[in-house]
Amino acid sequence: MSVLTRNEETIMIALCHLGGEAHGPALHEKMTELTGKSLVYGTLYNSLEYLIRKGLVRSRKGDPSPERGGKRKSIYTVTPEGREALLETRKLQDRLWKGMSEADLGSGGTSE
Amino acid sequence: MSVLTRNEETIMIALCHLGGEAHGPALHEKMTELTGKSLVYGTLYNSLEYLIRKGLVRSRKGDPSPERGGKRKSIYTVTPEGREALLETRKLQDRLWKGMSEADLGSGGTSE
DNA sequence: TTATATTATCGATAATATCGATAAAATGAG
DNA sequence: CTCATTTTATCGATATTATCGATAATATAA
Repeated sequence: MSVLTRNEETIMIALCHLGGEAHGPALHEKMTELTGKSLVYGTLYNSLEYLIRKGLVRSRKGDPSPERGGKRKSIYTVTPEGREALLETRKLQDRLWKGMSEADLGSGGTSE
Repeated sequence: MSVLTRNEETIMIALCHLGGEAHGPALHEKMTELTGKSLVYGTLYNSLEYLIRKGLVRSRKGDPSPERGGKRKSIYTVTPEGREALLETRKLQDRLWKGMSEADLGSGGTSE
């Protein structure tokens, strides 16, 4: 299995926070909420493509919004492989940061 | 400031673990130890170039190994900006993973 | 001098990320 | 029905990062 890139990680986690599945705009909103930064849509859908190609996300067609109009939704779902990749990513992060103390980051850095 | 990519993160943390500075081979060894995966040298030096360009790492010339022979070392050092970027990366990770439970990763991970 | 160990760099290519623009479908207004 | 508008998704070009394999540079030992 493989470790996720930062972007992939963000997308996958946002999806998990949304119960494991969502369509583009909902995902976009959640990501913005989590990161404080609004991603361009093209980027998001592009990245989703990579994730699908790797089997970490699956997409299926859903119904359109009942409210106004709009194209049929694509619903993106985290696959078991996706969860596994997230877990592996988490493990790497833990290993990396283990033993990193304030002191390691403190000398010179923090002047907020 | 900016959030680091996964690779940048790994390099920077390895450098920190080495006391904030090291030359290529030492860094390479530490990264291998941390990640369990041996990176090709070209990749490492290439990534270091990106980091230097962004001001997160500085390089200076050191002395050659006293043991056998070898080219003069380049010593790579984490800059204050580098530490700040690491801190920011850490903060993002914390925000992302906050609230992610075993359940979020567990349902379907092993059984399905 | 030459051989060899150590370290660093180059050059090509693949994979990801980013942006701006545009297309596709669904509904409501007229 | 036809069209304008809203919502959603996709395209195409480019920049940035990552990866690999090969090669260069430099120091010491033989």
